[in-house]
Amino acid sequence: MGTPQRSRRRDAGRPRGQRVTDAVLEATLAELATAGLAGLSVERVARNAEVNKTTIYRRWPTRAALVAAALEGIADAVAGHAPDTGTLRGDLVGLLWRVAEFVATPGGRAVARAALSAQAEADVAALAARRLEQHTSDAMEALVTRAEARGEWLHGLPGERVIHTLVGAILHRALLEHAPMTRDWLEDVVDLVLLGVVPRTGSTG
Amino acid sequence: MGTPQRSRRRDAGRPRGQRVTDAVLEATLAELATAGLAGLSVERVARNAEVNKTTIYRRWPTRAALVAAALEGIADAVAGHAPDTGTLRGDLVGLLWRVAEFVATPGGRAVARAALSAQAEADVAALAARRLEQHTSDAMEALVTRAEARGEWLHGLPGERVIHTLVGAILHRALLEHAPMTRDWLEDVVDLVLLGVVPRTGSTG
Amino acid sequence: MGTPQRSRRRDAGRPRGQRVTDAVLEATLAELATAGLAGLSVERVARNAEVNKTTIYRRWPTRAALVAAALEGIADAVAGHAPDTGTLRGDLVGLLWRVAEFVATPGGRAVARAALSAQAEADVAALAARRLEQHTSDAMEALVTRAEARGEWLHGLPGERVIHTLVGAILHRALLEHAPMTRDWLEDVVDLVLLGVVPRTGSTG
Amino acid sequence: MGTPQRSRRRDAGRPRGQRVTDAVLEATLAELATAGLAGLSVERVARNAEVNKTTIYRRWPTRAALVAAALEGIADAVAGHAPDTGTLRGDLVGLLWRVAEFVATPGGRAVARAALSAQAEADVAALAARRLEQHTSDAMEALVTRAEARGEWLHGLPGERVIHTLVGAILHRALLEHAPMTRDWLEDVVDLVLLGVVPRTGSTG
DNA sequence: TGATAACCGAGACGGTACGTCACGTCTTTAA
DNA sequence: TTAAAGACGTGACGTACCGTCTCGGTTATCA
Repeated sequence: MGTPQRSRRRDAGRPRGQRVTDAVLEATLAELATAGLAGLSVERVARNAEVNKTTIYRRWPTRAALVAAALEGIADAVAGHAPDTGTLRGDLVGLLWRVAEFVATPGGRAVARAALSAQAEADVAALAARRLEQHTSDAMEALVTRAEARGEWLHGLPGERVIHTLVGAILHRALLEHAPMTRDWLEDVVDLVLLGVVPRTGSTG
Repeated sequence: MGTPQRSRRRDAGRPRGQRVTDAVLEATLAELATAGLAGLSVERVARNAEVNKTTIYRRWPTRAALVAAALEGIADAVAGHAPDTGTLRGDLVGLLWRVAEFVATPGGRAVARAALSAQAEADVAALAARRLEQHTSDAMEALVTRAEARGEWLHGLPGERVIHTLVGAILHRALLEHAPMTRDWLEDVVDLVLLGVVPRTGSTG
Repeated sequence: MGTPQRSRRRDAGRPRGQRVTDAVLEATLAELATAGLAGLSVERVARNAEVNKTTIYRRWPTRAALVAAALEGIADAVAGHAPDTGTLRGDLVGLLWRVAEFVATPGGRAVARAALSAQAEADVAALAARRLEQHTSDAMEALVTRAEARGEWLHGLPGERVIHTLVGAILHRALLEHAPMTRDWLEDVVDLVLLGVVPRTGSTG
Repeated sequence: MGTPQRSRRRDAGRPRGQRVTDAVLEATLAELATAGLAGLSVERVARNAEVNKTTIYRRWPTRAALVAAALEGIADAVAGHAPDTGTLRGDLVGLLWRVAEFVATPGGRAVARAALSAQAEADVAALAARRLEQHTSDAMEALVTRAEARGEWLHGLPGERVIHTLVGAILHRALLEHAPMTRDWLEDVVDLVLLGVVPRTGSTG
């Protein structure tokens, strides 16, 4: 009783303002879309967010942390479980369309680029990208199970390989070809991977 | 006329040393592999090449030009026409294996990243990447023609779509999964795209 | 009157703790001796005193106020009336020795420096220094009266001029020469000012 | 012959502009007079001199170096040998008047303050002050020799002690009393030290 | 025995300045 | 003309204090 508690209360002190968080993360996303991951300057973010540079450093100690936080919310946009459409094709298109749409937005492109240029493991925005990857994998698992039950899935074929190939195709289109992301294109690619290049002798003429 | 000519001779003055070119481009590649495209500092390149900063700027006015020049030679490594193996599968694996091997090298990874993170069109190393793309497309054309003749190619299927999908898969593996680039994996992916996900009822058991 | 008084009670509420005052002023003195007046950081004082920065600002609104408070006590050390030794020389040495000793301590040096570098009138520790000055002047007055009675004081010579000259000599030694402050040195200087540079023809050979 | 010289030529490269030197040192002096040694901000100096902060740091690596350079020229103002006036009194007044005038100027005050608050030996502007001290000592030596020849100098009395005492008096007046520096006052102090406090029995009645 | 009021610790926040690094341009000497 | 060397303006880096501002919890005194 005589000794004062002196315990570090977590909730002590002036609480962090929401305004700062919002303004900074928004400005960060804008910067990412404009100047890219490289070329993102904390100083400029601070200016645009009308927030002090020191304040940013207080909350997000490294540039990586800042970018990760900014992409956090964005990445959640893709989440949300893919519905069962009754066919493998429908399921795949449904799942991938979200990804495709996401990558087509400036923010999404930023995430993708950040992830792809991430130098070291677990760096920068790779975390946000990894979360996206995780979600996609989960959705894929259910999808494969259903497809196998319907006999639409080649026995032993890993779902990962399929989804990685398709996501790769999307990235190629978005970041290399700079071509528009249409539903038609996506369905064509899905068809390609589902049915293959080599003609099916028994089925189509 | 007693006065000397004073014509603008192109070859007048001290000639550009080869030593400088070599040292600079080598140092640039080293930097690319070490620090990545972002994080490449001309100042450091100059120091490592034991060449003056100003000299670099004289020859390659922008960072993009420097990087492009450094990657120039590298990209040619992938070139060289793909031989006719007699099967579509063999042709495709042969063509893609070069790409896969290339992307697996530090220099190749640098090209890939540079291309993917290229902000504006025709920037940075996108040029080098585009050349790679061009070469691949040419090779692909011949390949498709042969395959069609053998009935191995689905009528009307664009070769581009196939190659883009497969290159996308390679990039995904190299830059996102950080997984090793094995021949086995490549063949599996080629098989996937050739035969498709959905089992062939009539043919294989 | 049914309504309660609602008078502002001055003495209500939790009283200011002595612990804080002591710890802060002590830490301030330590800082002054270590880092000097410039270079004194409230933040560091707070850390060393294990007291919150805000608490310091609440009590001493400006840095000047803090320093002044810290030096308050110290300056009193010099006070205490100088005894009558029977000779002008003895009186002067007695009076100045306190000053000399004081200036030789870290705290005293801090006061002196603070006073000398005081930018504006009545700033920083100038107050503390002024108090010291005041005390010295008072002591001097009595001393001069006694000396005049004994015929030891040149008629019309202001005591101030003498004491200022001697204190100046002390400061010069302490702050510029960084030489040790010995009793012998002090007596020599007093002798100098008492007897002068020019030899006395009639008296000593 | 085959190996290039690669010697570091001192004179190579763009020479340092005079404009920068002048503007910076002038602005530094202004800052010193305004804000004092503490409170001198390189950033502000750069702004006022319309010169870049980095440029300042390139030339004067530390704040101390900058201040020292700025005071360099100023300190020379006091230099110049003191003429032989024929009397000890005249010589002393002549020598000290320069010092007094110097300390009375804003720049001189800055030097004095800087020297007095110099924390460590050989720091900041202590160098400039030391040069001043050196000059004064030299001048003093000649003065004492002459005075001794005329029988005006107490045998065995160190010139240093006299000059330090008188300079101490000047500093006291300039920095503590904030009193004006008049010729009359200076002569009175010199008289005090020359003739002493104790009346001369033989001479005055 | 509560209400009331001040004290105090904790931390957020907008500022200013720090000293360093790299940028790309410019100016000068030597080869 | 090329090359080496370096000056210079510019912009950003990440850190340290400044002084002000909310908070929440404590500790006295007074009704």
